[in-house]
Amino acid sequence: MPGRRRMMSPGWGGKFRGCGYRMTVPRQAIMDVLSGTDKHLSAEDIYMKVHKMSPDVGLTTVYRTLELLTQMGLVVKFDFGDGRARYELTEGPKSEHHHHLICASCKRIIEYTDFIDEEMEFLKRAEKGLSKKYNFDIKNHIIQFYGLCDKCKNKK
Amino acid sequence: MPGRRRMMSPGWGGKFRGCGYRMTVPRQAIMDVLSGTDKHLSAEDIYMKVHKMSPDVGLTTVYRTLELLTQMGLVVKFDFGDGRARYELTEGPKSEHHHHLICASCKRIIEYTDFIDEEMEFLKRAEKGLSKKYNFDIKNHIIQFYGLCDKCKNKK
DNA sequence: CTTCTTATTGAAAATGGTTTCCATTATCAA
DNA sequence: TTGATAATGGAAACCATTTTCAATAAGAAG
Repeated sequence: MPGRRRMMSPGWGGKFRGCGYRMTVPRQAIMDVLSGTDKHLSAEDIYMKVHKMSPDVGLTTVYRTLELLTQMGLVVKFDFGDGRARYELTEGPKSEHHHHLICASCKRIIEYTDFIDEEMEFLKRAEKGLSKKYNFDIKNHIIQFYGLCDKCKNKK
Repeated sequence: MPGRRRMMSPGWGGKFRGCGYRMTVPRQAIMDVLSGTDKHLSAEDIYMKVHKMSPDVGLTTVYRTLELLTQMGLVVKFDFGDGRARYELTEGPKSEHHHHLICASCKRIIEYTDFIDEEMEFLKRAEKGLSKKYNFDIKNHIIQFYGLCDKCKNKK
């Protein structure tokens, strides 16, 4: 096959290199895990999943890579109040746009995808306006509702 | 002045007692600090301010009280990604409804109060719908935009 | 006002997610 | 292939937050 020079993963390598970073085995593995799930995973979750395919990747690297991805805007970091952060790929093919309801008492988390249309409309305008006014390059957003879930509000 | 029996602070005591908790000196001091600022404070910030008036209140109690207040829905707990949580009274007279822009690179935080009207409209509908659908008693919400601030987006 | 139950507190120690250090390794431009 | 240096992993350090526990104080009852 002449003329075909390593047309590998059209994937993430370019994204990394485009930002001045290198593509490495650990980073590829982490991207694979992130794009292979539709759940919000903790660093440890990701570490364990990565470990199955690439046992040499360390937890430290997972943390470093997640921080990098967050800065690049490819990943969103969530805090649900249980002491460990969760991470989600922004543009996952599987990941439907969603947000979270968090029970302030038992910390239960409900993912919802409702009202996204109305939300989109509001967000579009807000993002446009805010990025202009504050000269901010907005890449992601988080919306979280706090309250009491059905179980917690009916007890005590 | 007969007939007047200690008509003290019409304040927070009732709120606490109404939830089955006691009103104490530390709790009163913490409420005073929270209602006396319009900034988002860390636990340590609050501890130090409380300490000026009530030197006996310990940091542990500050944490405990903040957790309590968060569960009661009187306080919102924020995570701006710098490793320490911030707390804000929900219904402060001073506190204008606002949200935050967070620079994913330098962690700078911009508070904005724009687009609140449109937001309110969206939130009103979302909260009503979500609380019904998921049988959730929604007390607060958080909206955060992540991206790069003007300084960070123009450098490497 | 005194008593009693028990929620609350403070200090110190423990916890545990996340970061830092640093010597070694691997990426990729030349 | 080579070389500059970005990236890595393991151990140790960090440090905000939580837990433990004996002492204290709130508030209902008498």
